[in-house]
Amino acid sequence: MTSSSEPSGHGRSGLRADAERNRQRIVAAARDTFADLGIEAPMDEIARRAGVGVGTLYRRYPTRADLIAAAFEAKMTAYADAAREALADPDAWRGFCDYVQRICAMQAGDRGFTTVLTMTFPTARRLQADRDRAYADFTALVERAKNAGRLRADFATEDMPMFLMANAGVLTATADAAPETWRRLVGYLLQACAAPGTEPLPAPPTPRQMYRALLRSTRRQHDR
Amino acid sequence: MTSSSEPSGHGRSGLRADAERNRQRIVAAARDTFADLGIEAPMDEIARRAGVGVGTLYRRYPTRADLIAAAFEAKMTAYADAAREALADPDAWRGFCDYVQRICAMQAGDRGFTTVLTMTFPTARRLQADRDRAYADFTALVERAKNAGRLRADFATEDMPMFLMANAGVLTATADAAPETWRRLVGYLLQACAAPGTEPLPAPPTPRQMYRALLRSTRRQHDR
DNA sequence: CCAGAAGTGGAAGGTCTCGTCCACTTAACT
DNA sequence: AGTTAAGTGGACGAGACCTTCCACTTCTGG
Repeated sequence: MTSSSEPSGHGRSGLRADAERNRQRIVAAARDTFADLGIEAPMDEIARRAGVGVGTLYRRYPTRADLIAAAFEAKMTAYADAAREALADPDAWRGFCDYVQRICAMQAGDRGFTTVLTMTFPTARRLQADRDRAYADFTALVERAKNAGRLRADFATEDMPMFLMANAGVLTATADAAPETWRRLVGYLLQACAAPGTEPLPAPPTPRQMYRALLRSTRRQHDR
Repeated sequence: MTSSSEPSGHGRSGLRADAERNRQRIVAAARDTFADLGIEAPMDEIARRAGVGVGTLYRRYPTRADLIAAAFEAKMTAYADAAREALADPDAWRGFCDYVQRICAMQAGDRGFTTVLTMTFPTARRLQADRDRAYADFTALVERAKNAGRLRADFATEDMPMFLMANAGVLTATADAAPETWRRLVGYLLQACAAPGTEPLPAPPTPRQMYRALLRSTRRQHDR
């Protein structure tokens, strides 16, 4: 079956040239549409923007999660890179603060990404790999800032996803009417992170709990 | 036609006894359903839980906003009362902190209320009245805590709805897997509110902007 | 230029929710 | 008990979205 005389040879992607072109248009359209409408944007709308039929879209990306993974791959890489870059800052505290602000800013610019960052897709290996990388570097970032005596000792790694969830709430509510509000939230949060922790904080979720929270399905966002 | 001999007389509500009974069952069912599923819960589900037909539900509450107003009237009153009670605390700072925690706890217990608190319904006069009352008392609470030198001077009234939006984000994401997480967020926020403000904060939204943000419609989450 | 594999689009069937409409039931007053 | 206005329920048509399927089109290698 896999004889050497297949008429196929195609490009590296294994797709026919026109199909590969369509695939790229689909991913581009998905990026735009998710950014505008969030990751629950209608598939029809994405197909329309890409100038292809829905059938084509489904053939290439059978599930929404597949499409999301493809659409946010680049951004997730940038997300993971940000932690690495923050570690390069000689000032531990500034590195930490810049990192938090930068990630929150990434959320602010893209409705879809806002959600993707506070969510895990069991199917999307690529995204998960970047997430893991970001996690590892972030842990180092946190340790370093604590050792420098600038980050409160009881800061937990799980606080970062919590911040992102909080930021997501503010962004969802204010995106249209007061799109800069998130900056102020982040300002409060960072100041609260500064050592010394004045008061004890309620316990953070366990890593396992937070993982399960991130796994919550794509279902109708709030409620249901 | 409005002759004195109308067969009607009915109860104070102007409804026939059986109709009034049904109305109450509808409101009760709406409270439960909104708490479980959020304010976008299907009308059919509410009717089913109330044990009435959808027709009956629509006759009494023609729009979702009408039903929401009826369902959350009591809670909104409690919400407004909380500010008044916080003012009764002789300790200005403790009053402030207890208030914020209490309101956030109210959000935590009810998916629908979480949304209602960060949203305004132009149609719902009753809710708006309580919201206004809460606002006035909260303003006093803030002033008092600032004068006591315990609340940072640059705290803005608009920060409270912002906190509620942030809390809503955390609640939405963690409700199932880590339902206590919100407490930690509130812990961070309150510590950041304590005087002296270490650093300047990004500007808060203007009251007008925040008002418009609260007005965002009930529509499909991310508009369209 | 041709044959056939690869790819395409959009119609069609399914699910879900909304909100209306009206033939039927029931409470309330005499 | 009878009359009648008030009230009821749920079937129904509309609309949004999902997902599959297949007759038709297009690319590619020979």
